[in-house]
Amino acid sequence: MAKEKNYVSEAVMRRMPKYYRHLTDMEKAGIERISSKELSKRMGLTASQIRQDFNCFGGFGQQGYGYNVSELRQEIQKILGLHNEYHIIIIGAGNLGQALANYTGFEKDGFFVKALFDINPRLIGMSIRGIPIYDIDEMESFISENEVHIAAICTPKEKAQEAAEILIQSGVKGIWNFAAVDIAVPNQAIVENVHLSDSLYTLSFRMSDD
Amino acid sequence: MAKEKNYVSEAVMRRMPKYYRHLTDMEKAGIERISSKELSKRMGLTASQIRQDFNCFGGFGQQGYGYNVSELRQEIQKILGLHNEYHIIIIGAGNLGQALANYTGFEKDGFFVKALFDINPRLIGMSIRGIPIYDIDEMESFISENEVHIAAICTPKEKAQEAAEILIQSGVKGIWNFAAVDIAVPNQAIVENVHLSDSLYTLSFRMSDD
DNA sequence: ATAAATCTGCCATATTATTGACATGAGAGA
DNA sequence: TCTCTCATGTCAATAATATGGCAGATTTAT
Repeated sequence: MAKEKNYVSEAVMRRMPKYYRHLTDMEKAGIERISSKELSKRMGLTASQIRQDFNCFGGFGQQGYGYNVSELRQEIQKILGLHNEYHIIIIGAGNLGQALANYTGFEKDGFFVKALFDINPRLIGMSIRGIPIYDIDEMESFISENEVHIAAICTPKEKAQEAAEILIQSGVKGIWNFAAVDIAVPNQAIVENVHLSDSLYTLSFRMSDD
Repeated sequence: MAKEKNYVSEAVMRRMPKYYRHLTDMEKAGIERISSKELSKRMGLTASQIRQDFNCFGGFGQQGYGYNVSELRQEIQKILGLHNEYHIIIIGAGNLGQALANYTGFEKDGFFVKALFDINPRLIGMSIRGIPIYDIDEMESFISENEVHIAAICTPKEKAQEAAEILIQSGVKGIWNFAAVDIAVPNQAIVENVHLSDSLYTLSFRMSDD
């Protein structure tokens, strides 16, 4: 039923995770069906937009009925690629790196942290939830010997670009960047930035904006 | 020179922190002036867009010269409200809450963490970098006795909405939400979401999208 | 069984954002 | 001083995104 995925606009893509999140919650709450109108109230979007968003991937709904929650959730799960299993390594075992490694919430969606890497000799050899912290020098060989899909960069910003280059050269396709810099990468790789400072600045802006 | 700030589009607002970040880096690197063209190369935007963005706030540049880096940085700093000092409390002293408390990088922009709150008796009474962890029951009285501008919600998602309501009722204006839910708040309050799962899903989507 | 109400998928329209073009003014060099 | 070059601010054109409306399919009520 679903059309071949060709082009999906940036705007639509950014909303898909949100749909997935809400649908997962609804399914857990035992809700079986939902109309675009109800969903729009719940999510603060227009019903029209929701219908159009889903239509990028082919129609999942039924006239007069609406959408089946768990079916729709499954479709979006597939669209997001969450039916796959991803292996993650974390570069930088500082505050943030450790917090990510400790967090188990992503495992239900198939994301598993396999190792951390750091330069600090006091951290190397330790482990978090059984996940080992290795010397950063071992990163390349680890990647070549283990399947690594995603690397989370949690280094100071000065080291982030260099780390990314090594990672991509070693064959890692996805970079989840937490360092406060915009990383430049070749086309085959994909960077998703989480700029905490940007979001804090935005908050500040909106708080002072009136 | 700068026009009165009236309406700034979402899109422009989201780019401002990025400008600030790059300008700060440039200033630190000793760069004195920059043209929109050069900046566009550096940031991956078009020169036209950059000029138009800055013009939302009044012209900061000079024909034939370009923009003075440190002057422009200062203007954007003011626009973002980063000339103020903000007091932050963190709700939930788990992995992420602790990581935020340990991170000192926001202090240079005037953001100071004053306290953490948790329900876990093993954490209550401890401190992080000298920042105390209190019982969540003391949150309201703490807010009334201390000036608190921003609360970072780092609780499990089930508790996030409730926490937000208490916070806003107590007079906190800004919510920096790290829980994986969309928090509903009255108009006077401002919520900035950091949905790590959304960003990871987006990465997954783009990695499987070809 | 039939009528009324519901709700999707799609298309046409409206709104918003980005890009391109250019007149004008400042700086640099001779 | 004069001319050439550079680069802004602004406006118009284009592109992207969101909204509104409706035909037709499906469910629900009678």
